Formats: sequence, structure tokens, C-alpha cells
Amino acid sequence: MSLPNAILGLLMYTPMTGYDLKTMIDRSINFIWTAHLSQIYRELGVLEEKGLLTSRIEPQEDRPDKKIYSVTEEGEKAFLQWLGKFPAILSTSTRDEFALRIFFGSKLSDEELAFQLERFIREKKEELALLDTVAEIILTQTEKSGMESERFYWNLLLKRGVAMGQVLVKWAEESAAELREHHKGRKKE
Amino acid sequence: MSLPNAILGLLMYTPMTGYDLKTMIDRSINFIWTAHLSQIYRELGVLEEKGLLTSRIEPQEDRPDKKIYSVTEEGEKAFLQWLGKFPAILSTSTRDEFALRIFFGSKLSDEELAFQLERFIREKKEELALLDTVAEIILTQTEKSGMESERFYWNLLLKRGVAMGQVLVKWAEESAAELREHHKGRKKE
DNA sequence: GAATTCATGTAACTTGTTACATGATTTA
DNA sequence: TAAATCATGTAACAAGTTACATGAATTC
Repeated sequence: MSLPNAILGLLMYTPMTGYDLKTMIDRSINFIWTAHLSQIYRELGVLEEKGLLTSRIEPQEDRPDKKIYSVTEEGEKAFLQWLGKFPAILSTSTRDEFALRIFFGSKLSDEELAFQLERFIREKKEELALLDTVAEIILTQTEKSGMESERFYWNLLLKRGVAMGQVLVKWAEESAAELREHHKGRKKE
Repeated sequence: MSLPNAILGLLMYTPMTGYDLKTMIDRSINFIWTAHLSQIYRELGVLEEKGLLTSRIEPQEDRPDKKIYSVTEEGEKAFLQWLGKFPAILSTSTRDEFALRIFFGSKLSDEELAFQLERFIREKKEELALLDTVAEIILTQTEKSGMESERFYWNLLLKRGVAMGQVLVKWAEESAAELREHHKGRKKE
């Protein structure tokens, strides 16, 4: 139920093509929600059939014609209804491929796990560095496109991303240290 | 690709029925990976057809017969192969219903958002309290069922859950405070 | 000369969710 | 007396992933 609503929400800023939506998603909510282009095209079709979107064709030479979608009044209503229905935290389903492998860590060698933790630390730090760029983008983009009212909320999420990233790096570093101790302890036995 | 492997991994501890697996998942990896019972039965069927699991029937009166699954040698091999292939962090897909609504926060009233942040704080704190119980369960369960070698890895994940929960509560509290300031600022305009 | 960008999608497959069906036993 | 526990699933639908198809223009 969320991807279609994310699409509606983004299209409320400005009408766009499916392709535009994909690049916008990659540059905005990608840390929160990801989508494949094929999925976006499918959802656009569904939303138009339901009357929550309308499209107009902009002819092009050399390239496929653009199909530009805009949100209808009904679409706005549906979006706002969804927006107000926040999910319960405790019943939220999660899927964490990395953590799942840690759970079965006893079946991996300590060396392999140490290697993966180091990789995790490196990649999380890269992600944090990426968030610096996101900070700049939020600042400049909201200014030049008259979206100052969005800035506050986007910055909240940015801070959340930084805080989570930092705590995960800290956790992984401490875990790697503990793993070294654990490994020593097992060798003595 | 992960649920079937989680199932294989759990069945390697001890053979179980689909129903048992569901309760075990709810009590162990639920913070990492969730699954519906119908999904588990489907995956068990697929895994058995592939020869990664075998089952034997334990007849019962009054209730449907138990179908107890165990992992074959091939199943172990497949599981260990999956276990070694850690995912890249930067290409990981996320879906966060709560954060997605914050992203569109400008379309909500500040009062509504404040209310939802307070609810978030309350529920995250409940989750943290739940993790205290998990800590006890890990301690007692690993001891009495000879799974001491798992304890270290499970505790790593427990610490990760606590650290993340705490940082999210802190973030939400700071966000709620900032929202109050932001609201005042907007009223003056 | 190879990869990326722009622009549309379809098809097949895999996962995840919700609802339905059955039915005795135990606990609140 | 209503709900939860045990125990099996099926069916239908929704959502996510991967591969395929087309093809010019631009950048490396």
C-alpha cells in the first residue's frame, strides 16, 4: 500500500513521467523506500485505472513519447488518507539480510565474520559520507524549487539516517572487538 | 532467498513442524525477519521438493498429524553457501512506512505529527523493554538446551537492537522538540 | 568503441499478505 | 462463553525482482 502512495505524494510536487519518478525516488526516498522502474510503471497503470492519476502524452522525436502523470482530486484524497494512518511500530515487519547471517554466526568462521564486520563498517561509513551530499542537496534543492516547507521534515529524516548510521558503525566496531576476544577465548579451550 | 535459508538454519538446530517454526521465528528472529505461517508451509513444500528437507509424519489423535521436517546434507550445503554470501550494504532495499510519512510531513498538521512522534517514542520504549526479556530468554534458553555457542552471536544482535532503539527514541524526542519550535516559528509568520 | 542517459513497457517469477477451511482442547 | 493453542493447509491477491525488447544521443 505504500509505493502507490509514495508515487502520489511525489507527483503532487509536480507532474512527471515514470522515468522521472524513478530518478526522483533514487535521489530522495531511496534510504526509506526503493522501487524498480518496472514496478513504477505497473503502479502508474493501476493508479490511472483507479482514477487517482491522469496522464497526457508529450510527443517526442527519436525517443518514446513522454507520458506525464498528474494527481487527480481523488488521488489527493486517497494520499492524505493514507498519510494520516501511521503504522504501529511493534507490528512492523522487517527483513535484514545482514543481521540474519549474524544470527547464524556460530556456523561461520570467526575470521569470515570479522571480515564481514569490517566490510559493514566500511560501507556504512560510505553511506554516512553520502548523507553529507544529501544534506547539501536538500539545502540547495528546496531553495531553488520553492520547497522550503519540506526542508524541515527532510532534515529530520537526514538526522535520523546519520544517527542510525553512526550507531551501527559503533556497534560493528565494538562487535569486531568482542569477536576478537571471543576468538581468543575459544582457542584456549 | 532468505526465508528458505532461515528455515534451513533453524531446522538445523532441531527437526520441527511448520507450526513450531512459526512460533520459533516469532520468538527469535522476529526483529530481523518475519514470516506468515502460510508462507512457511509453502517454503517447506518447495524445500522438500528440492531435496533440501525431508519429512516424517507423526500421527496424532484429535489433531492433524505432525509433519516433522529435517535438513538433508544437501540442505546443509545450500544453507552454508547462502550464509557466506553477505549482502552489500549500499544496495540493500529498505521499506519504512513510518519514515515515508515523515517525508511527506509538510502535508500533515504539526499537531498530528507531534502526536505520532509521541506514539513512536512510547512504542519504541515498549520494544526496548521487550528486549530485556529477550536478554533473559537468550541466557536461560542457550544454557538449558546446550546452545551456549549461539549466545555470543545472539547477544551481538541484542545489543544492536538496544542501540538502535535507544538512538531512535533520542531522535524522536529531539524531533518532537524541534517540531514545537518549528510550529512556533510558523505561527508568527 | 563502450557505457550511460532518456523513455517506454511486457513477461515471468518470487515473496509477502490476507482470507478461508477444519476442529478438538485448554485457558481466561 | 469467548479466545487462545495446536496443527494442517489452499487460494487469491499484492508487491518486489529479474530479464527481455527497442533505439537514438551523448559522454567517457
